[in-house]
Amino acid sequence: MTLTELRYIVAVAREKHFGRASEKCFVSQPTLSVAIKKLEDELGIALFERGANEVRVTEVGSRVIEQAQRVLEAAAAIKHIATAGKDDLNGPLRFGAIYTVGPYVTPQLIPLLHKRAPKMPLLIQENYTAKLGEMLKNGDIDLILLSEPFDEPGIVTHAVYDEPFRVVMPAQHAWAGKARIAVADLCGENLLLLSSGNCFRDQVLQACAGARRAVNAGLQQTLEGSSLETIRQMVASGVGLTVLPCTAAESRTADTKLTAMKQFSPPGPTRRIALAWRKSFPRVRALQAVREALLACNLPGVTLLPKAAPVEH
Amino acid sequence: MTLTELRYIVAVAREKHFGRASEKCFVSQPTLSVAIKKLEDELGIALFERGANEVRVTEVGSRVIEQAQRVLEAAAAIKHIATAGKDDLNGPLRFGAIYTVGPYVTPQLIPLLHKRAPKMPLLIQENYTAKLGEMLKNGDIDLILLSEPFDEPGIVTHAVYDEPFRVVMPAQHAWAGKARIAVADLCGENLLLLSSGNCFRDQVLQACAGARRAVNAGLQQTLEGSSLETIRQMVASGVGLTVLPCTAAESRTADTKLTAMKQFSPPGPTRRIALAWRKSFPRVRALQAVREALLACNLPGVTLLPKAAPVEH
DNA sequence: TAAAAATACTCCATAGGTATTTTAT
DNA sequence: ATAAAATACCTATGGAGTATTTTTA
Repeated sequence: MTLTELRYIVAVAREKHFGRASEKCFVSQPTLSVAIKKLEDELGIALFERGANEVRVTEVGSRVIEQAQRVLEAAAAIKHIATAGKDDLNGPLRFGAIYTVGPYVTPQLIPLLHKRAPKMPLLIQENYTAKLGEMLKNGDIDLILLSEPFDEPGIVTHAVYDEPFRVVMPAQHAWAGKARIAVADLCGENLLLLSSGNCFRDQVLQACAGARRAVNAGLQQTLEGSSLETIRQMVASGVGLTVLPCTAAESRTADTKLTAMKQFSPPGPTRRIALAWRKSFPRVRALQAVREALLACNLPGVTLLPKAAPVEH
Repeated sequence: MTLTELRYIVAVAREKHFGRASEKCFVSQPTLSVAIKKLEDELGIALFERGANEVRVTEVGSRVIEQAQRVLEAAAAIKHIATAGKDDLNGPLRFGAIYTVGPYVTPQLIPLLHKRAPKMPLLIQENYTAKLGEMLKNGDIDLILLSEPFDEPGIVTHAVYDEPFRVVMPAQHAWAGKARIAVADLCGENLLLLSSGNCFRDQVLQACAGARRAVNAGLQQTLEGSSLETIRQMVASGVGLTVLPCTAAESRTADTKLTAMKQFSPPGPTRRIALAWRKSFPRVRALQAVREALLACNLPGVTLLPKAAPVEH
């Protein structure tokens, strides 16, 4: 049984005439006759009664043809689905961001992307780099925004912007008068850090390599699993100082009077934020749209990388 | 797009592996790969993301495959319909009988046929020979039971039984003592007849050719469109006498005391009752079953013709 | 290196065409 | 005699095979 044969019997049932039906199907009359005979043989039943001057549909025939129409309709629906699906910017995109990026980017990203791709809702998840990477390879999400490096086989990364780190300290801190902070200065300070598992924690530690007292064991316990916002609150309450990515540091709202923010003396520590997706992911234009929307976000202090090229690993 | 291709994509979606899917489809892996690529090209979308160690279904892909399953289910239903339809004795049979036969045969026919073909309900219509013949050629009914002759092109007739005519008269009629009636005796009598259009009327007239007073014009008017039962009532009320087919004559119930029934002296007039169907009608076993059921009816006075052969015209 | 899908090619089944015959009115 | 479907026969597309290459983890 083929879809073509089903089209033929539906046509004959409609026209009640092999010749006219064959025209409607754009084939010759013998082609139609042979095909229908083949189907009748396969099904083991007569679909039509051939009279000299008229073709009649048999009892079973009418039921078969009715069902054949349903098959053809369902098959046509596939084409419609495919046509709609040709647009990369149609259908949801499952998007993940690491904890230290998501809250400071997605609020701006969503409206900008909605303008570019109104039929592509973002399904957003936040998590650790490791977990997001696993989900990406698993096919549970399509795209992640994270901090480099992220060299995984089968994954493409594409840098979007460089983000400098900032020092955030209590407003009454001794450094309040300073214009810039040197990394080495951090050595003598009580530095508040995220719990382990956050890549940003490791990046800060690496930047401050040699700063002996940077890790305060007691403090780490209390911060387990918590967020940059919690750390900022603690700084405001005078517990110590911290280093934040500038998008987080600049997004101070209520505590502007309790904390002070300082840049590092150049070249200060920096992280590179990139998009990552499976090399095989086919909705290329969807990826482009997200990247463009990200570059259009007005993120304070970052250096956009519009000319960066995607990298396969 | 072919049903085979749809089977392939459903298999790959299930197995998430081209090799295993090809085994399930009993084809080689390249065959499957090529077919799926062809479908993807035709639809203009990627259905699968091919990774080195895993196959993933794309967003559109999952919707296409869901729809493909519906198509395949609908196609499978066609096979089920066909399988059920292979049985000629399955599905309704549209059956017609002329007015002067139907009422005396179908009550017995229905239960006998139901035993032989429980899944074949009879859809019964009664009408004149001409109207039934038209409907038969039109394909509105499948089979008719009528009185010969019925020579129509493309129609097959098959005699079932011969039915002698009977004289029915008021119980107090002068002929009450007679054993048999001669056709010629009818000449002097007031003979009640069906309205024109009934073949039985013509048959009686033909049998009584020469009986001048047989046709009573006034009476005919009042009987226009009425039935043998009406005539029987009139006989019972003493208006005149009539000739009935024996199945009708024998089916007296309430009026046994008001009318008397007599046979003709042999060879009396007779009609041959036959089945008729389109030569192209394919449910041959259904026709057989009806004929067998008819022969099994215990019709009083008729001569069964079990050995008669069907005749094409 | 190993596993999996894609590619190259070959072959044959069959869908489709044209010409003709059969059938039925 | 005419109209319509069936049949015969031919062609070419493409579905399916085997062998091989490419890809990627």
